[in-house]
Amino acid sequence: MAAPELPVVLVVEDEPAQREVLAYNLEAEGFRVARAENGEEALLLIEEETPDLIVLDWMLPSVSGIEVCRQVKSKSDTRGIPIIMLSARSEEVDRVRGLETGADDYVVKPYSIVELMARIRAQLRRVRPAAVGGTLEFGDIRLDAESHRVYRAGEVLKLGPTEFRLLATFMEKPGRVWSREQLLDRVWGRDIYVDTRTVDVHIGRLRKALCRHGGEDPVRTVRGAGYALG
Amino acid sequence: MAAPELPVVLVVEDEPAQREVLAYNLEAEGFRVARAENGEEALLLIEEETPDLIVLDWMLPSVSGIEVCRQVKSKSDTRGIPIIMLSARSEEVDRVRGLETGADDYVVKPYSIVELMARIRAQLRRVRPAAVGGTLEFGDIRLDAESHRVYRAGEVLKLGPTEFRLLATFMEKPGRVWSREQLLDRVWGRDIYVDTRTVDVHIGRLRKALCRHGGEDPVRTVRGAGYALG
DNA sequence: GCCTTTTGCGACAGTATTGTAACAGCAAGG
DNA sequence: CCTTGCTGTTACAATACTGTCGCAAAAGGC
Repeated sequence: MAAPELPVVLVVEDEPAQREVLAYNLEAEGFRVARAENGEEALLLIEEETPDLIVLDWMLPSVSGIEVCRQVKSKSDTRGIPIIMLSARSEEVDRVRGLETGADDYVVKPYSIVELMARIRAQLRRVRPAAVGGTLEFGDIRLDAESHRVYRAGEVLKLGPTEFRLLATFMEKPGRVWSREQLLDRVWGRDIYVDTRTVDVHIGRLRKALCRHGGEDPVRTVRGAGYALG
Repeated sequence: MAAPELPVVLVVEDEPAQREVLAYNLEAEGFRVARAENGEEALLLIEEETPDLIVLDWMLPSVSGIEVCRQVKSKSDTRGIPIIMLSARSEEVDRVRGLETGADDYVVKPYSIVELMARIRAQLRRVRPAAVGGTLEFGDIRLDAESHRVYRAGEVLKLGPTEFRLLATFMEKPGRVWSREQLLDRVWGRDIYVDTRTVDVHIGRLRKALCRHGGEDPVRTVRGAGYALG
């Protein structure tokens, strides 16, 4: 089964070798990696992929890292994306200025890959807790990825594995409408053949589980389109 | 019912393997794909299907990509269709010349499929924002494609699937007058047979839904021509 | 004003979509 | 072997949505 929505890390680095090493390590850690080799490409991918985190080289051809950072942090829909800046030691003079442009962390080259990965996880924990083993919340529902438990208004809910993944998918992006096909992809797996109506049945089971101890039904049916949370 | 509002992407590429890989990915993303293997076929399909976007190989037998591009961009009814040019590195005359012929973007082979998809979405966002999960605004009406919700002055409106697509179509080009036939094509689907008067009924329903909580009727009837927003 | 064409819209029956209970298969663990 | 818990499918009921019709109302044409 394809893991439910891996966090996406955008690596912006013009030096191919460094870019690939970093990408390799990130993928090994279970992240999805988007690559850009200059600022222009980066800005495009940021809009398109809305990565969960950006690793951004300071020095870039054409549009510089600083400029990318400034633009990301000035738009309301991307402001929340953590940025980790990379810079060569010789550019260290500008360290202070780097943080001033809004980068969330700052790592000096040559960096220890382990340390960088740690910082990446630290930033991601803030934004995508489920992806790194944390908890997701929506209204009075709390989903703890590590212990595989779901609470509603204090009570522990009993969910089957499928219902759990279904709910986790919804809670990653509250409000977003998922088609039955998309849910089959994410929750069941990319190349499994199951009837789309099966989704309906599991939605029903999830609803029952969520409301067993009272409370509104938080799952919304969008006729002709699919389902969403909230 | 197959969602008729899916954006159509025309892939013009003579090399079957490349064409199919691209088509596969596009379909996986939820686009409808039209295929052409030479310029002649392309021009025919463009007229017939009026795709929302064209991915166009530079080198093609008989009628070249450049020529197709020129023709598309010189006719007023197709000028708006974004074109993304593909070319092998060996043909890399240069990016500038690619864009000079009127292409909206230019990608060099071998390309990253992810990046190409990103660029495709970026272009589509300009032309069909609702189809790629954006949000549209007109006056005090806001339509969010991702959550499939429509708000007016803060209130959430309840629309049926057809009303939703109708409104999305209007909001993609506020002010544009759509004939009943065009609306049937776009909202209902190309080869559906329904009476044109059905459009009137749905317009009525959309109006009622939009005004339920007060406010002016934003839909304008253009006698003898069709309907428009604003 | 009067006639023609076009549009608005309530009503209704038909159709498509969704909710859900029931059932059978299956794997894990006694 | 039997439980137990979960899953996918099916069938049927409950709904929501759709398309068509018919007539009233409005908009032009002259």
